Amino acid sequence: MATFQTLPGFREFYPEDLARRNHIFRLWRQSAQVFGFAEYDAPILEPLELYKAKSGEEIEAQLFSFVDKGGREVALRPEMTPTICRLVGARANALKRPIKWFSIAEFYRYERMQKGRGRSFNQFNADIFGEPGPEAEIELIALLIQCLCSFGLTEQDFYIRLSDRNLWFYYLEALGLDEARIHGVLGVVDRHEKYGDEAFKAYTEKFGALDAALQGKILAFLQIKSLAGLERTLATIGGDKLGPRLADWRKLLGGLEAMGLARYVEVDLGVVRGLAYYTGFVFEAFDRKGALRALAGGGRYDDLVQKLGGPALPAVGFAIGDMTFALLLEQRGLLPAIGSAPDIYCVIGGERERMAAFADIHLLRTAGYRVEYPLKDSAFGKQFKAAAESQAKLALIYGTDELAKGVVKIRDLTDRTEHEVPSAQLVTVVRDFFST
RNA sequence: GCGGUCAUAGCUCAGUUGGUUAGAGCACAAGAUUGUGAAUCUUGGGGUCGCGGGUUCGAGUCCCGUUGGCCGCCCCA
Repeated sequence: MATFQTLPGFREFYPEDLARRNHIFRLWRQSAQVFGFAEYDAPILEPLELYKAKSGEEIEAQLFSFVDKGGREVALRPEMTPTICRLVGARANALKRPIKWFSIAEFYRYERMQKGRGRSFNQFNADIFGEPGPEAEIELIALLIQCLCSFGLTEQDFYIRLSDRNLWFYYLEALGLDEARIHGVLGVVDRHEKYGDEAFKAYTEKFGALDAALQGKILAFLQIKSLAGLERTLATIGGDKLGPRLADWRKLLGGLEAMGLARYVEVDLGVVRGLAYYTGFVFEAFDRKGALRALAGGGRYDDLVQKLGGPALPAVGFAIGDMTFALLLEQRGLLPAIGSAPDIYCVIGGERERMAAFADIHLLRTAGYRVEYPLKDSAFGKQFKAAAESQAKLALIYGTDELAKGVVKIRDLTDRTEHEVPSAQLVTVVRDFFST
């Protein structure tokens, strides 16, 4: 029957699907506004260069890209970060600090689809620009937690793993590794959770085998799960960068603790995140059961605004994807059936009665009530059934008798009581009903 | 990009060793029912059996290809 089908990985939103999506967007938006973030939006289509400049050519494989009629190489946006960096960079000197912005938008990646991942998806993005210290991380991680908790999720359902690319860098530097080798080790760390010690293979092929003692230290570092553990390990190392960095950690975790959010956050240096532009703290949210892919991810990217042609401007941000998030809510039974019930359903006897009803329907709708009525004449019994099914609170009955008496019969569909009201007082009576 | 698996009505599924005009439940619509509620009964609309080719007297069923879904890998986060 359907000759045309949706492109692979793309979704269609029938009314009940869109109601669910709107519910999610509404709570995300509410959380961001409570935190004082301002909403922005930007083009879906961007110059291909914007993404090449950021992550190198290999990301092209994942882009929906093409040449437009003007010969420009363009791409559907695969993420928001480069775009917002351009927006903020262009007006950085005029914007009041701190710059706290958020968006809810659709993104496109040409990837193999899997559970929780499609070729088009929505993300909530929140970013803070202009704040180099961990105060920005506190604010963002708090927002992330609020975005998840506003749906009824708790620390039983999800947690945030907090890590730090700087700390890794300083630590490995203090252990005597050069920059290329440090990046190699970070690659190992990224894969270690999944592959175990197999993950060292790639490093060994490139740089030769790691010294056994060194490898032991790296693995031990990976196991650290607390600030106290970090402090213990690093106290023996020294180095002039590690001390201040630990102070940042204390400030960040102390701030979250003071907000009452410490129970959501775990130190976990196994997170390094692949995206090339992260420079400091990085964090990811996961469901506790570990059944789903990451719910959200983010981190600091202090160099990106400048790399994209703006001024030097520190930045932190995170994104929540809608697909995995919706799966989690569904699994926890936290997606309420979102009704779209009318306030009032009109039961109409015939054509003359219909005209009388139309006048009231218009008045009531103007007054802000959602009013439904059958488009075609049908039996009263059927109309009452329809009224009940619609889950309206009130039925207004327009029959021959009522019309003759100049009244409307109001039926409370909840307790099945009814009474007559003079037409002229209808709006007032309805208003009284709904205001109590 | 690789591998596994699946595809019959809007949804969930049945369909015999290959055999007449492909069925059921749910949903939708009409009627019983033009003055009162989630019920019941009756009836109806809805299918290129994902698509294309092959084998056969005959294919929803067997074979090949293809498209799409799901799962895993790769990749990515």
